[in-house]
Amino acid sequence: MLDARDIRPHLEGLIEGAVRSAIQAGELPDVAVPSVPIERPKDPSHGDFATTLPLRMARSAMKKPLEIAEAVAKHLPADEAIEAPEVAPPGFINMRLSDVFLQQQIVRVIEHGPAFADMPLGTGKKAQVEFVSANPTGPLHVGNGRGAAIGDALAAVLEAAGYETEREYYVNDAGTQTDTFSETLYARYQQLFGRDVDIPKDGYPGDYMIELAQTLKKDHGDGLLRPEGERPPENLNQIGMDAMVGHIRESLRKLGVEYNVWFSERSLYAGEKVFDTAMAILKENGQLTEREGALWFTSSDLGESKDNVVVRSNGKPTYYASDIAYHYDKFVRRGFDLVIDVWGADHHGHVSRLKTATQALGANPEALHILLYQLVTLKRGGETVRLSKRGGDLITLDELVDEVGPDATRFFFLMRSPGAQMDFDIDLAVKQSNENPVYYVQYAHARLSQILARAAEQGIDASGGDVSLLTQPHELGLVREMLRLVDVIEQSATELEVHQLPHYAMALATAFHAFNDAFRQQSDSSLKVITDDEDLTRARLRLVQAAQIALARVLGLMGVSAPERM
RNA sequence: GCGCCCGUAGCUCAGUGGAUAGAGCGCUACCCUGCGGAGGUAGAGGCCAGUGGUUCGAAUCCACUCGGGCGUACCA
Repeated sequence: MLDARDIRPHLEGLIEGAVRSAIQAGELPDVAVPSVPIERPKDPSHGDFATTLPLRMARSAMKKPLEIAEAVAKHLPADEAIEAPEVAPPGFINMRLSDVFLQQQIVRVIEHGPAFADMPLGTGKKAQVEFVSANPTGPLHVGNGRGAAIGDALAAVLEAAGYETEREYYVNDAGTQTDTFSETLYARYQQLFGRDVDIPKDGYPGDYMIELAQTLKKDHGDGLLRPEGERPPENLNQIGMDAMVGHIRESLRKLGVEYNVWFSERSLYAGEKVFDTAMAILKENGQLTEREGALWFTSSDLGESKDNVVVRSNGKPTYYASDIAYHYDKFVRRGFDLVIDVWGADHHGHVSRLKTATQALGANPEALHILLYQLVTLKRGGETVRLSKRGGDLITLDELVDEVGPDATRFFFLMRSPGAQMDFDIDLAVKQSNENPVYYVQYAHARLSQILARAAEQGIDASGGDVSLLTQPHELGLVREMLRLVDVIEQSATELEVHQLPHYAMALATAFHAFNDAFRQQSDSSLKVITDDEDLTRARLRLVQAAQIALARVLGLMGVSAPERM
């Protein structure tokens, strides 16, 4: 029996074959057959799949779409996976999965386990998702949480699509802001010893810097103090930065996000000096020029609106230059086939020139995907709060996760497409936490688990259950929804759009609730999953097993927990 | 000024050029007291910001207008 993930190519083949048969039979003119579009009709009465091929062929075939549809449908061979096709005006061919096929898929899902809907799209390819990468000059804010949820889910989806995937955090520990950070930290540290010093004008005013200074005092006493007016000790920067990175790492861990690599910007300038290598390539290609005391990348030659400075007149490289070297490292040194940078929309001015630089380095710019998510607006008490790292009124990711919980935080962030600005109403999220969609989905998983637990208590072994006994609409409807995960993974991975996951999870949970409630609606208790009818019980238990696998899988892809009880 | 993102139900948002535009929350009326009620069914609620194109067909593509956000550094 056909596997669910092969159904689309299977249908394409059937239809293409039918078109050719119709042509051979002289019922259609001999024209080129376009690739077969397979759609999922919105209205279930139109079946599980549909093709609009007749509509697209109408012009070249010089025939009415409906006539083409009828000719094609007539030549579709009988197939065990689908029922006889139906033709609908103005020229659709609708196809419905057969009960036998759906029943068999239950067995398939159980056999394959969580990987049942995985797709071999990226087999043998290496992908990297770099996300959050906030400057380690302060705690993560709410917007970073959106990037974390998106990046982590995207990495999971790519893994499901067969890519060997790494999650990476780029630590900006080398720029100007780093110096400002340590100057601020040293000022706060000195203040703890009674010195009358101010933090720098462009410094970081947040209380967390005072706390960080206190930690330093606790760990090092006055060991980091220098005579008044002198520069701070060399290692202060590293100590402070390490502490901040540790803090960020902990915040992300609290959200359930773990990275494979924490990549230091500084490392680009040490050891093998990747930075020098990357710049040498640009220089060889004649794309560097000196002007006004600075070194410029002549990106306007490559279609950019202007040239960009890579090394300032003070000799320090720009952030842009680091990023060029960083992407050289990603593509050339580490050989990723697919590189995804997840950035906040405030970085979008940087997108085009980074792609240009990537191309100039000899890497394939098509392999670089920069996923921008629009900024998060925070609402508290009906008031809109702008997110700003330097502003006093920032709300940290930690605070949000503490209030809302990691599961709801992730689910909520994932529901919105990255391109949409979103309001995060904290009051609402807290107040209605019991009504948050995430609980609806998790509750479905808990119910599934409890049914299986109950069956286990009663010693029922479902392994031999006869799935052909499952013929009711709610039973097969649940199977249909389970199988749709194949589409969701494929599309999420190819379009890099993970916001489909929570929407799908809700639809799957709804299908299960409908299935479960269909039985309790009836006073006849023999219609539950576990009944006196041993055969039917075992068959339904298999369906429950499969549904649990599917639901746990989509929750797992989102990084949301799948509780067995709540 | 120029560039990018976005305008869809009261609110928050989905919607690969296809059939009667959907979900959650909120609202109304029912069902169910369960293998777990954090459940089910039904209903009200829409000039898909506007105008003009392309197409057999547009919420979707193109142009312009209006409204919101962001960017346009020898910051990151």
